[in-house]
Amino acid sequence: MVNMKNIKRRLGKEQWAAHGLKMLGQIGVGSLRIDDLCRHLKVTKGSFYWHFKSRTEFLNAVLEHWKQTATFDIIDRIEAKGGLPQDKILALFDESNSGVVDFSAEQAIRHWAKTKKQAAQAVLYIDNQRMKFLIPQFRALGFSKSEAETRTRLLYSLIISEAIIYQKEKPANRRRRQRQCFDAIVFPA
Amino acid sequence: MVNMKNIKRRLGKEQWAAHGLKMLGQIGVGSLRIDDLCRHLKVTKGSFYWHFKSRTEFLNAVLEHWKQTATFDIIDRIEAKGGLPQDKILALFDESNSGVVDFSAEQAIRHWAKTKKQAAQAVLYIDNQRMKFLIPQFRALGFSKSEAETRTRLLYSLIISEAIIYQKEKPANRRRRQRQCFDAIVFPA
DNA sequence: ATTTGTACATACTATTTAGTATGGTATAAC
DNA sequence: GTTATACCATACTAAATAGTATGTACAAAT
Repeated sequence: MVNMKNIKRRLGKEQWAAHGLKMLGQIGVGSLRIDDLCRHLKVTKGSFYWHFKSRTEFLNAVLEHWKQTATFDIIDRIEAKGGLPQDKILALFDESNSGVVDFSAEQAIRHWAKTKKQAAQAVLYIDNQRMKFLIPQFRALGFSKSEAETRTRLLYSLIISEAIIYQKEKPANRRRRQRQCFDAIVFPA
Repeated sequence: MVNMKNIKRRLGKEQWAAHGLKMLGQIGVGSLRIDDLCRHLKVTKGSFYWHFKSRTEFLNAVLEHWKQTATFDIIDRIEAKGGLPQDKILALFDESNSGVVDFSAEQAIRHWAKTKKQAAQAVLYIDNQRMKFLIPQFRALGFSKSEAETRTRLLYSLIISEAIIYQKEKPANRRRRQRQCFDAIVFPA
């Protein structure tokens, strides 16, 4: 008889990092304990220290995983899809909000950046990458260089805030409110 | 002979909470250790556990201190000063940025809110209080109810983001950029 | 001056946690 | 099937940390 429960899926660095990022968003880097991770992944520290030589090395891997999944992958998807500038802007806005990508780590990582130099550099770099993607879209919509930078900043602030300001709205209301903010930035009267 | 160094200033709950809030903004609630606090305040745990019966009780005091200093006190100052609506809005914007009040804790507390119910309630309440202050200012500027809410949200997102998005700008550039964003929200073309 | 209550120090315990040492098990190559 | 390697378990150590028990210093009131 084939016992499904005996099919143990073994872990790789990738899965460790992904799960680390997920927990990071839930509890923060200061409270991210190795034992907890192991418990969630149903393994022991023997596994952890096989893949990573220290907690610090693991956290660096988590940081890299965040850079890839929360920025590079997203931009790649949007560019591959194509469309009008406003569509791309809206797509980025949506991705940050539709649960496809875990934006809950944004908060934790930005806080982490206050004490960890590598995290600070990563955040600075990622913010620049995202804005470098947005600015040309606004320029293509006819805004001047200065105006495009200002509206990029407004939109980016909105996106970051949506991931940080706690809400008790129903999803429908939330989307409607977001859309109004989006319009005010992208299509000023 | 009078020895200045023997003049020991004894601490009260207030000072403990204030210092706790300061450290909270620097390292986060998960890493806020009692021993570290004592070291910074040049006392020992005997003092800490005199004022607070547990770490949790202390953190609650820190939360209350944040609510008072980062919202109520600010709004009181602005209302006492008076002025036009746009002046009040700008004043709030400035307070959050001029180092008078420690906004570095914003990030830490919002992250804290993800795991601690009391922190989540406090953040929700404070966000509402701040927006309740802002919305009437926009209404006084002639915006419709819906428009006022949208622009309040945009401005508030901007303020929160400024406290969270790491910057490497010179203060002069920063102020100029902020002013452009402010104008785009408050005085749409 | 004695008392009283506030504020703090010192020394301890129990628990948690990062990291290590070592042995075991699954899986693919040969 | 034997072997090599990747992956994981178990059992430990050392350090950090929340909390306690108890004694002490100082200030104000009586």
